[in-house]
Amino acid sequence: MQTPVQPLRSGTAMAAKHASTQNQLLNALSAEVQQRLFPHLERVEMPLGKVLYESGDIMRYVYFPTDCIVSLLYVMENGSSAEISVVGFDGLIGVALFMGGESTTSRAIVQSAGFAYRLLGQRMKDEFNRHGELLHLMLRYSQALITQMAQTAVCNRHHSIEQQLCRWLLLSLDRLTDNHLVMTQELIANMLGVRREGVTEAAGRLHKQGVIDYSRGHILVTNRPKLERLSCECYGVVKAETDRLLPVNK
Amino acid sequence: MQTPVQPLRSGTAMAAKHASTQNQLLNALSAEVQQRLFPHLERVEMPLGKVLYESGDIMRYVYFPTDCIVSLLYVMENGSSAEISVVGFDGLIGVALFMGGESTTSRAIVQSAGFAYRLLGQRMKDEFNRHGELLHLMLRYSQALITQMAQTAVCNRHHSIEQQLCRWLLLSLDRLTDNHLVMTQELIANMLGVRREGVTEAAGRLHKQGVIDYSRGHILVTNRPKLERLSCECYGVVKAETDRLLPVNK
DNA sequence: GCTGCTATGTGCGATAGCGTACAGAGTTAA
DNA sequence: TTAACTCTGTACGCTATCGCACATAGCAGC
Repeated sequence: MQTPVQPLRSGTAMAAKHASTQNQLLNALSAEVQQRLFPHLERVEMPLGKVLYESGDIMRYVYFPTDCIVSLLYVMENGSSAEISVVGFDGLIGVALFMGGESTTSRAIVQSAGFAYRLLGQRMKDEFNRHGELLHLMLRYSQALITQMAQTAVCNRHHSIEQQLCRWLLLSLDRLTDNHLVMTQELIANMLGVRREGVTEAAGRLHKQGVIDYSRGHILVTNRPKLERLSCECYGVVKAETDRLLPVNK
Repeated sequence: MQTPVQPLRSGTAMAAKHASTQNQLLNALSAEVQQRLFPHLERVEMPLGKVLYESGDIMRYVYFPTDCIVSLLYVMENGSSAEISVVGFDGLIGVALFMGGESTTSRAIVQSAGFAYRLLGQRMKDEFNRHGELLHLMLRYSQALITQMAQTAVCNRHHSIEQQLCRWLLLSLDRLTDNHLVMTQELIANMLGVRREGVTEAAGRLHKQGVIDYSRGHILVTNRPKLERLSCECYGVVKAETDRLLPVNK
């Protein structure tokens, strides 16, 4: 029924903005800070499903994704879950390390495989104490993250599964170099905190409208402008605020 | 039909922990920082419904509530709204000032009248640049705020109006000196992002179960332990994490 | 006391999403 | 080729919540 999905297509305009193995936060730092920090960065593999930290875990490292996507997921007592925010090459995992809590109530789990740079939390704090530049950047990123969480709360309250699926696809797409996602409907349902069947129906409608193709764990966005029109305002709000707080200028 | 509500009853154990006209964040600062900061604090009245800042407004001041409660509210394009978090004597309004964004996508509105201390944003930044103590405290508070937002997202996704009402009442109660709220069901509905009728029905059930009394804009919690049992896990998660991040030790 | 306003109570049909069950289609392994 | 498994499609009844309409009750001002 579905059109077969071709693996890896050419990059989009947005994705082209970043060097493919780089992280935007790291890129935004001055050469001076980069020189101090980069020797301590360690490139690590991020396989699909890997849990970077569990709720309550003491964090040792912060992770700067390059081509992977990590979800912050809250898992309820009964096992149901809800995604709180998404992080890719635009951000980092582990704000609690410099916020002072050292742990959070959520789980960080790799949603799209790839690589990241990791940095010992202590190294980051050392740099904070010596110079303010890194800290200021981290704070601006934290505010972008807060905006995303707030909008997730709003979206969960007011929008349909289809709208939320559109938002979710767009947020993921922005963090990939092409318009192809490796992701089952079951996993999307876990992220959105809804039934798998609800995602199936919404995806079916999007396919009928010529917005996406998909097949067994692969989703291809074929009409992004239409996807943006079908999404609720939440995607736009998060995107605009993130761009404002963290302009990509390097 | 409802039992008449008596105004202002004696304080609860939790409320007794803080000096009645004080803010916990300000209290937690060392005498040295307090001496530098307090001369710049200005006590201001916070009438019900006052908007401290609108979405996108450049903030000039941060506000440290003493006996008032302020909601961070997101207002959608169509006018619907959803509360993102609640701030009382345990926190401050305006984290975006030191996060670097200078504005947020949400509105800050006084939900329960009282007073607050306000501080010119620049004064706070000056103190940040000179010494780290205030900054570190603000960061811990920011993490608590993030936890509350994340839990709001989860609660919006998974829990019934009645459970959310319980959570909301508990969060408000913790920020007051007694078990009496001045608040219409209409306003609560705006905060929760649901219909007023839904709140009416949930409140009616809580009354039948002997948990609250209410009448025309007044709510009295008569059985707090039961209210906590009827609430979802979200209240407990936020409370535990806030206590962990910001222990009240002064 | 009357009038008008605001807050709350209630009913009813519509709908989105849930829980469950099961069928079919594609993929992998034997 | 066959078998086992995973992913997706579909149906059905159920429930919570919505949108709307309207009734009633408490309070404020005249």
